[in-house]
Amino acid sequence: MKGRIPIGVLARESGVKIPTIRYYESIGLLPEPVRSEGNRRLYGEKALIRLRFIRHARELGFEVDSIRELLALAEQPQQSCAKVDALARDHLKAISHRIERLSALRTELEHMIKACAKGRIAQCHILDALSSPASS
Amino acid sequence: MKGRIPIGVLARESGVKIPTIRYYESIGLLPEPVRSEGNRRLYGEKALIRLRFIRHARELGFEVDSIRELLALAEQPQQSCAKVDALARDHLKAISHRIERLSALRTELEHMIKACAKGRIAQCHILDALSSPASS
DNA sequence: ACTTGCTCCTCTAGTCACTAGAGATCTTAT
DNA sequence: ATAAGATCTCTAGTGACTAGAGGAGCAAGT
Repeated sequence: MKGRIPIGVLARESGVKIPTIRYYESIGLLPEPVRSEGNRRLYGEKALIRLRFIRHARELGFEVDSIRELLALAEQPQQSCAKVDALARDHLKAISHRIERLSALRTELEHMIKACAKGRIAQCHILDALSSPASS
Repeated sequence: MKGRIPIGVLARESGVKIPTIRYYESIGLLPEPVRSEGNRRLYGEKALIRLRFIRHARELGFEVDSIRELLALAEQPQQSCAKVDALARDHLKAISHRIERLSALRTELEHMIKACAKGRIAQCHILDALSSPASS
């Protein structure tokens, strides 16, 4: 584990843009790395793992604060898993719900396309596909 | 279709906050409603349907511009079939891709929860679970 | 009619999570 | 030694809200 990775490589390897990496550092989500003689950031493998985790978690819909919590918990392996589990379950539920509604929308779009193929404009129900009351 | 719904009721029924409704109006996502004698906004059922759709679509991660297009699709007055078809196909593709990615991420979360069920965070491999390379 | 209290008005400014640009400095390759 | 490219800091802009100030409208009780 040598700590020689410059920010550009880290960005490429992690899929997180350079300014975003610096932004994550500024909000304390990523620890400040060591600097070279010429003041450049130099990262190690750990930062790469962490960044990839952050990126995936963001894509999962975790907010930065949740990610902070997960990272903190991940660094204290002696603790109980209950908190992480609860967090993960919450997001799993939300994501499943999202998939359901997206599927409904997809169905409507497929209907429209099918109708078009037959030369007529479909009665459009895409609004209905997502217009159930506010309960959420 | 009576047009007597004040903004507060609309907010409650749609699950969209009052300032957000006004914001949507300001960016042209929601049409300007009629006003009362005293300059208050008064909405009809159509606005409610539209707002609910917008809310769901936002929750699903659609950007405002995409929503604008979807709404235009829904209201396709007498557009050519080809245009509607193309738009619908574009969105269908985007939505399918989204569903795929969400499903993959759901799987990851399920793994995380399963790992957690068996013990400590040390065995959760949270970081590993979400740290695959940047394929995107 | 008056007051209390709620809703609504506009407008400005703040938030979150980035993202882009300017201008300077460092590093590497020739 | 020099040119090309990567990186530095700093400021400002973006999208999509969100909160607050200060004021006007309206419904109900006295």
